[in-house]
Amino acid sequence: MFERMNPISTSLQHHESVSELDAQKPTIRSPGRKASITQEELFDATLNLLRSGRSIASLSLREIAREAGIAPNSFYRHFRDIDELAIALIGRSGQVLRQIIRQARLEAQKGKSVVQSSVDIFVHELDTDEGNLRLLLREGYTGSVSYRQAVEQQLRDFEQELQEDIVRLEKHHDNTLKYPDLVAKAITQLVFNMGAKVVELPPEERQAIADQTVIMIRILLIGARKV
Amino acid sequence: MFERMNPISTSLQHHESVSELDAQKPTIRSPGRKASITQEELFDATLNLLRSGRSIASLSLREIAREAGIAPNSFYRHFRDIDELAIALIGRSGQVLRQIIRQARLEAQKGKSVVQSSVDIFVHELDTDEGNLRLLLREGYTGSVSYRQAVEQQLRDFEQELQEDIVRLEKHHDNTLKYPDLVAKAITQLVFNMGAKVVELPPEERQAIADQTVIMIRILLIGARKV
DNA sequence: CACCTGTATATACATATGTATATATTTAAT
DNA sequence: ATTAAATATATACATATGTATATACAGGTG
Repeated sequence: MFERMNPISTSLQHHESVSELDAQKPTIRSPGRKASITQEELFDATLNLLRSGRSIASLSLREIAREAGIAPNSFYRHFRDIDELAIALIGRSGQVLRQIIRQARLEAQKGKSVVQSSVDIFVHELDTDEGNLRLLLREGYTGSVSYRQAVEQQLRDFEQELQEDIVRLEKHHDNTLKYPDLVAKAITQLVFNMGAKVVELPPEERQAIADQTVIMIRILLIGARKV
Repeated sequence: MFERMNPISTSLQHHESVSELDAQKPTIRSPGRKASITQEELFDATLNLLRSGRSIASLSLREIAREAGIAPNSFYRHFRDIDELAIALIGRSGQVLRQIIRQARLEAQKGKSVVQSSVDIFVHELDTDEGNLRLLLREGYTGSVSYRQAVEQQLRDFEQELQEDIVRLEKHHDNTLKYPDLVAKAITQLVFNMGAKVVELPPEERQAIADQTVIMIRILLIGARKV
């Protein structure tokens, strides 16, 4: 009845069972009619609502259903809970963001430094972001225990990829870096914090914040070489 | 009726009109009876509810009143809104935290470095923290526009004090530090992120995270000297 | 075709919420 | 003690919510 806010969720942690961005399963259910609404549409509706600056905890099932254009009860055909939807959505958002960063790395080798261009692309992608970053940031601090665990998992994945990247790059320039794990962790925190600030800002003010973050990261890297 | 989630609040930014921690004004109202419930009790009730991991957006007026042991309507004698309460609370929390850090600096000069002992005390204070840090962290990313502005103001104040500290310390050791503003900003972000993680953790796991943060800060400082 | 089955909707109910209004209670000044 | 003001509560209402139950719909199978 009113248990939406209960941190102890029943939804059991099926995090990342899908193999990264295959996402929407073909929805094979032999008999019966094809669902006229898909999980993806529910995701979109939810992200839509979150875009105006609200947290998942403040969304109601009826509201999401309304936004998605379905009857409240239809929600249950897809998720047991808002909690269940939220956790699935967090997983999806993490995948999307890592995909963005991978793209950033690929496009990095033209003029600008890797750091510079990664941050730039990250910021640029926020324009087209449907709220994924916001979701990760918000629910990492706000949500129920299970939300937070889900977000932490995504951040760990992000850190992991970043660390491998840093180590490879430094080796390539014949530098050695102490505490690569901590450096990756710190950079992740700084970048996500920046992202959080930047999504709420008008595009013309974004670059300034991004540049600040680039400098912070540079300072970190220099420090980690000399420490 | 249902407008709690509307980001555009009417409450108009009276941030920090009080002179830092004088807080409970003597409540001078000539005739009539003394309030049998104080704002402070409403603050406490709210922090109590937030302690279990929820965001302000998920609290209802009736819930806060229930927790405080008053009738729902009595709430209005103290605040127009939950928004108004929240913003006042955010201001108070910022003050409390800066107070903690000042205390930390005073007790710093025994053995351990300033960084080390500041972080340690910060972490230690989280035990007795009534949810102030959590509030600042959560609502900095979650809340309405006005919450976020209120939180940002608190973080700016924090950064400011930190920057002055850093500059003074470095001068004292005959170092020069570039980008002191960015360093202060980065440290603030790292420390608050750590705080957020640590409050949700059992005390025995806290020290490890705190130590990591100390190293991150050291790396930053070293980098900022050499950059 | 009819039939079954999975899905979407409609209706309904108990319970929650914000708040308007009326009433009671407490205190300070007279 | 009387009074008046400030505060607290009680009651009530319109509206929100989650969800149980019943019903209508669509599309593949026989």
